[in-house]
Amino acid sequence: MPKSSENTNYRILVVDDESSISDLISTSLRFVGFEVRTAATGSEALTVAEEFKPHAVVLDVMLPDSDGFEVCRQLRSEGLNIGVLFLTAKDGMEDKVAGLTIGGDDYMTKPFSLEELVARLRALLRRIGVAEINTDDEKIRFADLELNEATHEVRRGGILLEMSPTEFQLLRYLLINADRVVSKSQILDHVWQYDFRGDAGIVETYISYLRKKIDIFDPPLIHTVRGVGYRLRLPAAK
Amino acid sequence: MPKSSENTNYRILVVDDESSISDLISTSLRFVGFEVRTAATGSEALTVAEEFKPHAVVLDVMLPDSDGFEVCRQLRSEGLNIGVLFLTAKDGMEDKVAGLTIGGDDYMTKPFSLEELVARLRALLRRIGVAEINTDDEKIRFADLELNEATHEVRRGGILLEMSPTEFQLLRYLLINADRVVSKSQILDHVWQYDFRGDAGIVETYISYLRKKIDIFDPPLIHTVRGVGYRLRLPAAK
DNA sequence: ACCTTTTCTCAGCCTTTTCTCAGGCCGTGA
DNA sequence: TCACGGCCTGAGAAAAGGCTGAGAAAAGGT
Repeated sequence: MPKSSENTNYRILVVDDESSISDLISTSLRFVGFEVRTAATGSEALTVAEEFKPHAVVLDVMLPDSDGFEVCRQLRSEGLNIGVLFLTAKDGMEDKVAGLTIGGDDYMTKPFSLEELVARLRALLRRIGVAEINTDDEKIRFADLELNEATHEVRRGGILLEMSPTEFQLLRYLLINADRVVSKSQILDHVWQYDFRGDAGIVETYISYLRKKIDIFDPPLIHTVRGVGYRLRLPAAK
Repeated sequence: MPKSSENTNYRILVVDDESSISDLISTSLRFVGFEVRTAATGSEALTVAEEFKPHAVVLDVMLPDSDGFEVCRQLRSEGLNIGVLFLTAKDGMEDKVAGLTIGGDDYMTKPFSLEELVARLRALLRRIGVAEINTDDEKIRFADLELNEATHEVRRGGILLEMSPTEFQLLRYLLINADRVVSKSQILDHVWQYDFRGDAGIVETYISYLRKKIDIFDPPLIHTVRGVGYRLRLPAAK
């Protein structure tokens, strides 16, 4: 996954007490070009936030010393225009969290896919107006392919194509990495939930699904790079 | 939820001693484009108001040092043309409040839905004449659907449709976000009262109710985006 | 206090989606 | 040209998501 320069200069604070999770997240975010700091507790989060001045916070609801809501409140009360992306286990707390996703905020239940995390974080930054620079109207394009995040529509040559949620995410991942080879395990890591224990063969299945939808048109855009992965490209660019 | 620039330049003072509530409110209001300050007590409210010069005040009736009415009186005695939206617990005080909401003022009982809060605040600003600029004729339209905020009427193709309060609010939320996908939890956060702890399945039920009222006409406007949410759209957009 | 409307829960049913698997195809290197 | 490993894809089972009717509970009106 490329460091897209568009994310540069956005500072994200990741707050989670499980280091495996916060490492996973921060590595991903750094890789797509964000500047990242982490904190393991609520009080640490507040301290770090004060000097780091993040644009957004990825915040686990369950923290050793306090809960995410409280941390969020305190961050806000410091007058910072901060977006918050809550993380919560799928344990019924979801409903409670839901009530706090007003404004530009959002939440995701664990486990999630990294691709979705990044997508939501970008959407969040866009919504809270930090990412004014990023005026791409929530559409990603490649050749005559167009993916619209706001309407969740995918078109090729203007023709609307139906996509299941996973197909949509896979396509988005390919589009973001257009012209670049992405391996099956990269895809698995980003599009599927991080605790997916199944076979990487599922990627082949979904690539096949995608081809049946977008590559029945000419020219084909999804190309297999044998032994390496897949690549979205125009034949001319060969 | 779009940040509508139309609210820009309106200053709102939120007065409530429960920080969770005032955070909730101020986050929402900021997000829809208001400039917001908060105060936790009556005296703080007066101090802040003096220099902040808000166009309207969202005012909890129950305050630690005095009551909302007193604060309101003092604000008015300073000659400010301020609209007041009282907040009150559902405890019988409602009647008393009702009697005191003279002029353009209004009141709501806690808990309320954020969508309604914003709607009432806009109506209030309109009434007290601060928001002259905002001459959007209090109607939201999409295709042959028309929702009138002032009269609380909904029409499709000119035909009047009966709506329960929740149905009305849900439809308004969908209309405001016409053509964009809104998730069930977003809907829940904005249309339902902020303390709603029930299942998101209720949204499905109400979507079903709405469909039976507005989508018995052709073409259907409410579309399900499986795994994501709902979207108001014309089939022509296909 | 009674009746009506509205809100909310729940369960059954149906559709779509996800995932696994296996047989066959194809490119590559020997 | 053969054999092997990687890749493709159809079939189908299992799971998830979503729709709606029925009815209980709560709110509202008279």
